[in-house]
Amino acid sequence: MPELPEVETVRMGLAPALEGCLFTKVETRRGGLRVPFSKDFAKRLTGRRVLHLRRRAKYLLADLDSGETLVVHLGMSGRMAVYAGGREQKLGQYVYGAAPPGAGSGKHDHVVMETDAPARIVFTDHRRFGLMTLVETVRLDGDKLFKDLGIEPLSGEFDAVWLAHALKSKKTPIKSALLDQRVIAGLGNIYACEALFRAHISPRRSASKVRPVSIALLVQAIKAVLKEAIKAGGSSLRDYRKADGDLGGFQHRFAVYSREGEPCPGCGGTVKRIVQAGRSTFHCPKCQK
DNA sequence: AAGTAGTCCTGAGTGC
DNA sequence: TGCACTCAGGACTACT
Repeated sequence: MPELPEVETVRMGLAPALEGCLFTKVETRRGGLRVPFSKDFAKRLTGRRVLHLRRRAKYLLADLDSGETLVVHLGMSGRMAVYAGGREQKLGQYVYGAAPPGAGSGKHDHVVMETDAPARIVFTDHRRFGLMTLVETVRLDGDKLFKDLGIEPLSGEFDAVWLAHALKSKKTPIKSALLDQRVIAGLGNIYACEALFRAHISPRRSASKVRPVSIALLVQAIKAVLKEAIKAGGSSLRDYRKADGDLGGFQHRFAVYSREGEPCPGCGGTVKRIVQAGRSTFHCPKCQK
């Protein structure tokens, strides 16, 4: 799925098309994403204006003038495409093309939203691990989707002291701890692997046994890799696209992720793949101790 | 309590 | 060309 950098890239792409705009028409095409649409979902969105588009962890949050927030999670394969009504139109830094015939009527197009910009926004998710729901804005933090989420890794509060404290009692491998959204919210498989490589930490090392000096390196590595990925427009593997349909570019800069058998950019050794908690981990056993 | 399999779903890639 | 099999960026649930 889109991890934090991909969601942030989509947010930046969508913001100019959504903020201040009013939903004139909303259609849901298939009932079942991860959470079924409530039956009045489309009705509660229609006629509402988007005040602000923000991100929490891997969730996109569109605050509406009705006091509700549209919550979007892209799952593993979710995509938000923007088509600006009928003609090419510059919205902020993004140029969106006209909607091609049939845009929004694809097999896996689940939600089609028209705005008064005018623009058409299509939520596509062939694996249906994504989610779209409405939550009362004031109750968002206490909602079950959000109440256990951990720290934002790009926030100022996320530092070595914080992380050392969070990992102190965790015996799970550091790689698994980094994927735990209750610890750090927004980190996923790609950037957990890349950050551990940059910090020279073995993914197998018990989280509580990572030394303070390494924890400081890890915090720096997480922040750096996320920032670089956002700057590159995220990573495109199979499904991910930016809101304007372009590919992200960070996948060309992976040091270890998806590079099993290839040379390690640090020592020239071989990148290995192991499985931890059912997920692939890529690492260099020589560089990462 | 904490950690780890299994599960949801579909498509892409690989090997025979 | 086609079939069988494996794997995928996430996260919830039910086990141990």
